[in-house]
Amino acid sequence: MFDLPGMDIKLKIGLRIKELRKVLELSQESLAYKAEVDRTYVTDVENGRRNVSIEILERIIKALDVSIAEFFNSKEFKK
Amino acid sequence: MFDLPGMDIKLKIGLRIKELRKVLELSQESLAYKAEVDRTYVTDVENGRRNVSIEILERIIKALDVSIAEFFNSKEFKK
DNA sequence: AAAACATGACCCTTAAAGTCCGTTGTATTA
DNA sequence: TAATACAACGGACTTTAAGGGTCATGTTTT
Repeated sequence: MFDLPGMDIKLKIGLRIKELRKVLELSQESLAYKAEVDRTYVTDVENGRRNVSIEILERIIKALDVSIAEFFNSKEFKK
Repeated sequence: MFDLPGMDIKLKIGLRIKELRKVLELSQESLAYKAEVDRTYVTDVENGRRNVSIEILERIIKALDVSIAEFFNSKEFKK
């Protein structure tokens, strides 16, 4: 959909999380539960409002059943 | 070198940064300057003592002249 | 041996990450 | 219309990331 090269990293990550979450047909709440983060936190991250730390992001990525490499192996993260 | 599957993400990132920094033959200090972070912060990140936020990590990765996808496209980040 | 340079390891603030309690909006379905 | 599920948003709170200071250590160069 949108993917300007200068797009905010937080937004790119949010969209990627949402994309992968939809594939698994998870709600934000159940993803939050799997990743052991707060329910409202997932909402914020998906909407690009949070500057996530790498440890929290790793938990979310794991909960999405992909590797970190796979997570970032997406058009918006290549240059 | 070492790469246990359960290795700490902070350490993996630190080693990857060091690896790429060596390729460019940069000192920690000049990398810090390029990424606009503190010199001692780069030291800490490389030694796995910092849980970096994605915005700071993005700056460091950019300073290493690789894309985010490339940065994570390394053995230790695949599963 | 002294200087210059690079890295590492503390310690201490403060700005921001992350949590937790709500409420609100919007569909969908009984 | 009410009930359910999900997502968005807000405010207050606690925890920690990020910045910066300083000293120590090692290596290289002069």
